[in-house]
Amino acid sequence: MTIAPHAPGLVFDGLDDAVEALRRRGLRLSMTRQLVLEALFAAPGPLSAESIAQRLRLVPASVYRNLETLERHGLLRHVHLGHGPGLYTLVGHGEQEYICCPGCGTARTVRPELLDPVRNHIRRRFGYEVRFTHFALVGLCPQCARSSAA
Amino acid sequence: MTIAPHAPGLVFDGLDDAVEALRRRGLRLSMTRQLVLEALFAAPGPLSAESIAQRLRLVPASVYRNLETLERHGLLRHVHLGHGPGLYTLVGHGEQEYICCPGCGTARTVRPELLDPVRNHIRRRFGYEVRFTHFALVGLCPQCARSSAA
DNA sequence: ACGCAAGTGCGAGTCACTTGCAGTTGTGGG
DNA sequence: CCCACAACTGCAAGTGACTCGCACTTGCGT
Repeated sequence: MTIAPHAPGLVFDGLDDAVEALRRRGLRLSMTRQLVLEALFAAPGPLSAESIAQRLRLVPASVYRNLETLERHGLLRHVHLGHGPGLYTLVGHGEQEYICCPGCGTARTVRPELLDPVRNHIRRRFGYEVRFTHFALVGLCPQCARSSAA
Repeated sequence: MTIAPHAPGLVFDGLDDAVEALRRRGLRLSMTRQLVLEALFAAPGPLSAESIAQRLRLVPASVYRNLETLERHGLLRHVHLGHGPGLYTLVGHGEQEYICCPGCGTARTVRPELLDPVRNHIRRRFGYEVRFTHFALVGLCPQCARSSAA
């Protein structure tokens, strides 16, 4: 599992579009592949490989391999919210970035456009096109910041 | 290894100060502890537990335990630049934040004050006190951004 | 200089993948 | 429609980065 460079922005309205894109890239739509895609599409948030394997009764190896190819082809990406397994989401399906609090261990989602000013600042200052879709932002949440200041 | 909440800002000019702080907190200065601290102090950048263990001929378990206690007491912290082991540094000894490029796999350091505008924006907008000392910033560097746009 | 909790090495265990391999199955070509 | 075969699968073993249990050792307050 490597850090995927930002893939050319595929955007899917539904699973059908993803399957279309997949076919065009010469990948097969095996039964497990389809199930993995459906699980990801149906999930309310990002899923770990292990949880997908368990829920679909597949061997983890196969799920990892699927996630890897699908990510390599730009259909998925994975995020790290802290220590613990990577969590996968379809790209273009309810995109989110994340802020995690090391104090209480909670994570909140942020709509990407709300971080555009941050991205612009970093682009101007350092020339980098940053995203918080691979590593979450880490910082004390308001409550934890208050109690640690006390 | 958990994500340390931002520790009360201990600042060390040299190792002696760190040892002082350590003693005040009721921790012993065992031989291995001292060696680990010296290695970290002498290093030009953050070190992995494994590399410290190897260079000092210590068992990894002992190094991990030391790093953990030292981090829990706010003398160290660790950063993740990508996949791969956590990298440890003394806090207050040449503080840096990091930007990593997923395209070419390189990382550059950033002086923390240069990211203050970003921190201020996020504090105002979301109330979080973010740091890029646990997870690096991830984004395409100027060269990789150019070549991926082509 | 002694007692004993903190710390140590060693070995085994865990978690999150990753790889090798032999068998199975989508898919384009006939 | 069927066949060839590369893509894909399950299973099992391997790897990297820690984490833990245990018996032995050692820093340090008294």
